[in-house]
Order: sequence, then structure tokens, then C-alpha cells
Amino acid sequence: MLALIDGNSFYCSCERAFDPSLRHRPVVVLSNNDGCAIARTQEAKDLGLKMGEPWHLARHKPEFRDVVWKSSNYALYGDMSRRMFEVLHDFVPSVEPYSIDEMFLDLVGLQGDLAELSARIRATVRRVAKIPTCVGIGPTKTIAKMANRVAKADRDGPGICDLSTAAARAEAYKTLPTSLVWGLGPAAQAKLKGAGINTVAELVAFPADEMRKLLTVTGLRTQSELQGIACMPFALVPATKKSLAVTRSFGRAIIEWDEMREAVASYTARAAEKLRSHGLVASAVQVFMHTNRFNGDPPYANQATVSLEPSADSFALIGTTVKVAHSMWRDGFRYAKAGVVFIDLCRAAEMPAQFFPTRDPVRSAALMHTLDTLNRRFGRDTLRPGGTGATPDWSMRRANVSPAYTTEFKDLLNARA
DNA sequence: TCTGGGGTCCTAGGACCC
DNA sequence: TCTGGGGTCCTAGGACCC
Repeated sequence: MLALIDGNSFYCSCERAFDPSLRHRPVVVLSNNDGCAIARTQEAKDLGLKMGEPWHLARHKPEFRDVVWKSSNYALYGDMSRRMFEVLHDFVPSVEPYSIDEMFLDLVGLQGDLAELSARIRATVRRVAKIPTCVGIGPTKTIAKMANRVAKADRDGPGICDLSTAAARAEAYKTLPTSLVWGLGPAAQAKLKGAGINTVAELVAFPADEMRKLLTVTGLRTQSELQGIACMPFALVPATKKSLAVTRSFGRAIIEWDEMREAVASYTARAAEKLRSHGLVASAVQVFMHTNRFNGDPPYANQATVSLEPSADSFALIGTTVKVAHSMWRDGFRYAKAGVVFIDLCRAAEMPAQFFPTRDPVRSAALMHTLDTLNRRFGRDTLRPGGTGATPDWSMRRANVSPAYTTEFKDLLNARA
């Protein structure tokens, strides 16, 4: 049996954990560059603020006058996620983090009533990690996920939905709409509707071969999961990443190559850091840049993918990505976004040896290790490769970001007694 | 002034091979 | 009269997720 626990309005709850003035108020956390709404408290949802709504438009609407907005602060949210994980891990040995705010728990072998256990877990996460949550229980991930959504939808309910028994499922499926099912997006919903399927009960009863024709193997898998047949294994060890990206919109349009070069170099340095932190090397990289698609600027978009000598060396990678970026740069456009995506990743330890390496692998690893150690100890960007900017004026807007309460000594809260 | 970022999986179709 | 078929690999694009 599995449970899915997930933080309510997670980013907003993280902000509230350190700022009591946000309690009971409508709060929204914005995407990078203070662009769109990506997390809303219940109070903000009740006002009609939509997920993904561009804030520069929404903020002028009178109904959102009292909404408190925050720039996103991933250092804080990532650390709060880690705290949530630790609390859960004290209760349940097997925890699989699914996203920053969701974790699957393997309940097999645990004693007692699962709903009662879930209630205790939930209360402890609230008290210790300061995050309100909902819990869904079921025999497969898809069922647990759906149960979680049911729990969330019942605003005055207990925050827990238990679909562990076949009887509970049969009863619930009769009325649950397919839109609550994980993995069936707008395209799938339209097809289901066309086939006369509206409830989860109808979805489960649909002939398997027709389901395959309608929604391919993905839909078939979802159907099996809803029938209680697990197709998505519980994974205690996270799967190795297949790609790793750093992509950003700029705070203002970039029109000079020098600025683009600096941006691409900075994104590459950051992505290379991430590679190393996962113990990975990349064998190929994709670089892209494009203009603003929304504002009527003359459009230009380009991307290129090149193979690499497998590496996680910032200097080597910057050399390549800047060259690739230069090959697609065209003067006269107003660039809004660029990005670097590493693909064909493999573990550094299993990296195929090069016959003619262009860099001494031992010296490269030593240099990168020193770079990472110093930056971990003294703060990000203490040391950075030449040609990368610390906080250049094209960097993203974060006009209302909260302090890094949990990851910077200088931002620690003061307590007075 | 102003519209996010980072992932995974699946399929169709072309290139290529024998 | 009449011009194969099957397999693999790669890529682009779609769909979905948080």
C-alpha cells in the first residue's frame, strides 16, 4: 500500500512558515522573472487568481488588490522540502520524493490503521516542518495520487482520503470525474469524452484493447493502475537523470553579443555545477536562444545540438556552448531567453576513457573540486569562471524575494524572549 | 517594462542497412 | 509483366507532470 503526501500551496506555505503576517491572507508566489502565478494560497484561489496567470496583467485587477506577491525563492523551498522528507523518513523507512512538494510513502508492513497513521504523519509535518499537507492512500501510485486530489478538494475534510480497499474504490469511482486522474491531460480528456467516458468507473470498465487505441500504452497503463495493478514501481533510489538544463528569460531584452556570451557562459557554469553535484558528465549539449513571442518583436529562434568529449568541466563546456551560441547569434534581434541543456548524461565514474583527451582529466577534476568546495563553503559565485556575470543587469527580476532563512547565516531569523 | 523552468515518455517518420 | 521487406537508430514534436 502507498500514500502520497503533498504540501498544500507548497511555495506559499514555505513563505508563511517564516512570515506570520502572511497567515490568512491571499498570497501568490511568482515564477522566475516575476512572470506568472505558480503557487496560490486558498485565499488567493478564492479570489479567482488562476494558475499561470501573468502577474503584470493580474496585479492591476481590482479583485487582486490585497494579494501579497512574492518572487520565488528556490533555495528556501528546496530546503523546506528536505525538512519535510526528514520528518517523513522518521515515520516510514521508504520515502520516494516525486517532486519538490510530493512524496510517495511505502506503507507495506506498517502496523495499525493507515488512515490513523497518516493523520499522525500529517500533524507532525505541520508541527515540525511547518507545512500543511494532504494525504492520499491507495495500492498504486495513480490511485494514491487521485486519492490525494480527492482529499485536497474536500476543503473542510480531514485532509486524508483512503482508497486502500476495493470497496472504497468501487464506491468512489462511480462519481469521480476522469479529470482527477494523474496522467490524463486536456488532450486525453477530450478523447475520453468523445468515447463517452466521464467517470473513473467508466474508464476502468472500458475494454483494454480499445483503451490502447484511444490513448496508446500510456492510457492503458493508467487504466491498469486504476484497477489496482501497479505499473509504476516504487523507487527508493532516484533514477539517473537523462538531461539537465539551465534556461532563463532575461530581465530585459539582450541586443549585444557580449551580453549573450556572458549569459550563455553563466548558464553553462551553473549547469556544469549541477552535473558535478550529481556525479555526472555530459556527452552532448543543446544551446538555444529566442526573441519574445508575445510582444510583437521580430521573431527569431534557433537551437543547435553538438556532441562533446564527455565532461563536467566548466571551462571546457563554456568553450563549447559559447562557440555554438555564437554560430546562431544574429545581430539586430531583441533576445528574450536563452538556455543550455546537457543531454546524453552518464555517471562520471563510468565515463568511457578518451584516447586523446583535450584536458588532463585528473587536473580538471581537481580544479572543479576546488571550485565547488570553495563555493559551498563561502557561498555561490565566490569563485566563478571568467566571462560569467555575478548579477548582471540582464539577469532575471526578483523584486520581492524573501530572505534565505534556512540556507544563509546572515538571513537567520532573530528570536527575542 | 511586463507572459517560468525543468523534467519524462511516447510516437511517427526519415535515413540507413542488409 | 514488372521494381521487397524488415529491422534499427535518430530526431522532432506532442503530451504530460510539477
